[in-house]
Amino acid sequence: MPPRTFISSRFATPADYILARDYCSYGYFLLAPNDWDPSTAAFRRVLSLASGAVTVRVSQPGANANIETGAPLEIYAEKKLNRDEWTQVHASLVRMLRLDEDAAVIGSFHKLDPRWAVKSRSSRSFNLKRSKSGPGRGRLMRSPTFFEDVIKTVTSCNVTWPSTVNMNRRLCEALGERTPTGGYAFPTAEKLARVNPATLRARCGVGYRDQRIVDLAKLFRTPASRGGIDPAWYENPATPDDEIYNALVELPGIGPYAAANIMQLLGRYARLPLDTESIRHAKNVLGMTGSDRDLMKRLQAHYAPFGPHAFRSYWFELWTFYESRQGPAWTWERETTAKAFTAAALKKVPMVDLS
DNA sequence: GGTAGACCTGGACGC
DNA sequence: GCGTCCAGGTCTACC
Repeated sequence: MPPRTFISSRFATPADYILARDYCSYGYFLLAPNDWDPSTAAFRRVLSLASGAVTVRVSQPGANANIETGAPLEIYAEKKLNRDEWTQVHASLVRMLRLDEDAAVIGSFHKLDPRWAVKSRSSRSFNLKRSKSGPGRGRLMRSPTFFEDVIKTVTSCNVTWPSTVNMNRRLCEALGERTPTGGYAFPTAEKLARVNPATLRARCGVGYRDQRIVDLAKLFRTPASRGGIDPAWYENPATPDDEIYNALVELPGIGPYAAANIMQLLGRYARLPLDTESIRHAKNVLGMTGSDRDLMKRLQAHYAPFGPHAFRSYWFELWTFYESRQGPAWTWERETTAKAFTAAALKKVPMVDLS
């Protein structure tokens, strides 16, 4: 029997918003404590509020594939929340779903790269007719906090995707606050800063990342005046890109790839987090040849015309390729899909024609 | 500034 | 079922 729930007032969404498409737009939607249910096109997750952890379920009744967009979200919580708590839930969802991203900025992206605008030719060529692709994709899912985005990025470095899935599940189960109905939150910086690295390694399978994760958590608990991390400085649009990048690569466990990835999670899309997947994409999809170093340079040049939207152009190409192999992302199951994204599986994919 | 090797986990493969 | 190989980005030592 499902737990008793309370419905909130509905949350408005931007006119172009489709939950199934825009929530399932980045791999983190498959990582705990995020829990997407393809059968109902809704997701559950435990949010850490000031008063404690609470499970919410988010759906978008009325949104129709390729037809109706911008329907309001319906939010259910497992317990009754007061106004302040609902405000915190709303703020978390706005960040996760990028509901506050300026439509004009997304419009400027579509002007630079019309492939992702309404009824684009490329959308059809990728056989997305059955997907909830809808008019103009541009928003990318992320975490409710900057801290979670940073730790998730560290767990995705130098590891295959199934291991990243396991690490995040075990982090939540071992160290996340538990709700009365058995859900787990993502561990807070306070919690991770107090964990012994050896314990983290043994219980969560994070390997050599143990010390780096604990050090990062401690930095999030340290005031900026004493050399700690100030999330507001990173989230501030007025902070220059170069300053953020230079600060990120100084952090433990954060190199060029992780820094560029965290920057796109901050809504700064000019830099490309290039990795071995990028090399595969360059060869299999873009038809490029040459050494890995050459391909990295050619990829940078290839996406340079998209300027401040370079990552979006790159990512939607990559994501659409994945959907061409596995079906629309909103149909993916977390556990069964994970193995489809191993390097071995993707290497078996033949050359793809993007024209 | 560039490069080689270590770091750790889990999937793939051979026996 | 077991052992071995390999993929993956960051860090450090070294040239």
